[in-house]
Amino acid sequence: MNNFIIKKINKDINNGLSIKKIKFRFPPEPNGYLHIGHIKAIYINFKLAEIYKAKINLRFDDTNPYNEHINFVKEIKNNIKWLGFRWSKITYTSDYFNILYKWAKKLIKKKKAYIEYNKNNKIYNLYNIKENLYHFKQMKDGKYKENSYVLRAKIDINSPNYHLRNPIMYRIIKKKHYRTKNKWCIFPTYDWAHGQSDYIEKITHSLCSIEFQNHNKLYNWFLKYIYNKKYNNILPKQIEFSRLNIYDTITSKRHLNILIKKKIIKKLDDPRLSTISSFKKKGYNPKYIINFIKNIGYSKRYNKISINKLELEIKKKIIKTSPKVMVLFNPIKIIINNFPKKLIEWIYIKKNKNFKKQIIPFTREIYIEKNDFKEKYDKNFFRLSSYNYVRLKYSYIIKAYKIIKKKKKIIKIFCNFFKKKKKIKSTIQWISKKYKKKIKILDYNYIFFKKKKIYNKKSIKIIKAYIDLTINNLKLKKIYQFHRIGFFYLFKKNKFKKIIYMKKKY
RNA sequence: AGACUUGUUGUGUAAUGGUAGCACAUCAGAUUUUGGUUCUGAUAGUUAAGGUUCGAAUCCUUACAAGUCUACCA
Repeated sequence: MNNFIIKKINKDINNGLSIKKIKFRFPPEPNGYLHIGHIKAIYINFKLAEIYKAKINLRFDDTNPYNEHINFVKEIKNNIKWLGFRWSKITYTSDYFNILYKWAKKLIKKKKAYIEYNKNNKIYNLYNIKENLYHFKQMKDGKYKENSYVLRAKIDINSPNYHLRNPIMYRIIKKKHYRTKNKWCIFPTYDWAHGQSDYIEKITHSLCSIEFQNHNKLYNWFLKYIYNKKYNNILPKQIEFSRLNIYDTITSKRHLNILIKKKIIKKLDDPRLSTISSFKKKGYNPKYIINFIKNIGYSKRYNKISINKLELEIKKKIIKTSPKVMVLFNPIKIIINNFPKKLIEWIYIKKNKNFKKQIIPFTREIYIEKNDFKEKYDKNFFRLSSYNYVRLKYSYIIKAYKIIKKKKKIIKIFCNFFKKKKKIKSTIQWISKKYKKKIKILDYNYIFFKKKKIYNKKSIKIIKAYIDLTINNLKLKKIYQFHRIGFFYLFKKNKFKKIIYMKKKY
């Protein structure tokens, strides 16, 4: 790994920062599920901790009781473990409410913070230290209503950077916090809490995504006034990297929550989403996701990536490990005329990944996939027709000679089989008529918003399909390769979830 | 509109001021009982203009483009 973040850290080391003091943190707010964008942040933080043999805190940034919940804390912990990362310590911003309150009073005394209040829709500021301290205490003690009083930092009301225009440090929220319960009714804002929490935890490099770059000056401004050499002599640095954007995929908690609110999806582990929980449920291996993140790298440039890249990554790996079975989505009947009527020929398949005892029956009447037959001559079509020889997987070569139609629809095709024939361009899957079994496949696409915030409605469907007799030997929670179709995860008896289709359609 | 940040083949990402490389995609060929996989090869790039320098993707200036912010969210 080589990127601008490592260079910055190495530069700090060259300038005298002890390697032993380097420390990182990953700070999600427990207000939703982590998605693929978060994996980018998780990977860089945990990987850097590994490289520098540094500590890394998992910090729950819980400064707004409105959307936060203990269940999200649990899910986030599970997600990070599932990805294969281990934190040094779990911390909560809410554990620092006391010290943040103390530091806020310090800022008031330094005339760097003041109370703003709203009376009869007019806004007033207080500049007297004693008055400020008094009202700040009243705010804390629950004497005022929400939206009536706030504590602001006194920086520069005319700054061209909006974040420096006397930003809010505390607001009143009269809602039960999942950890501090009703103890606090004033809550620090992100800007006031974040850098200070980094300083408390002795974080040296605070990595975040690019949208916080405008906060960088404010981050440093606060630290300047709370800095205490005896408490901690190293100031943390905020480093921003570009966020991950993926075509036709939702990568923002806000949009995910809209889907829940509008009842478009029921849960945040819906297979159409790119949350870590959905990846887990779909049978993805976390290694492949990490590999994808590794490959896209880190920079400050705006980037937009195709989700295809993740899927190709997965395909190349699982093709080596997933056993093959034959499945038909749209079967069409084939009668092999020169094959004995009552004969059942049992085919033993010896080598098929980790599959044991794979035996399939071949009979006179079989089914193949509808798209694998073409009535008219086409020089670019290599599968079954009256003009082509085609091989049935694990079995004989066949060629069509008669097509039976009913109301212009093909209902069956008569073929002859051949035992030996040289160059065959294509091999197709099939299932014996008497031995086909029904399965259901959950097929889906990533859900995304089109223009005007309309989502793609046809993002999920159930396909009824047929599988050969090997279904009896399949193991739950494993990925199988449907011959020439794609890769599917067996999540319940006779029920599969799509992982990825073979790419080319022909 | 302003402030901040960023501009490297189609996409993503490298290159102490010193040979512009890598991965994926695309195209071609080989292998193949999956039109898949694998293997080999090819195509293609420093946003523009000026400056500093023996030498600039890298430093400076200007223009242009993109992204972020302008919440009592994080």
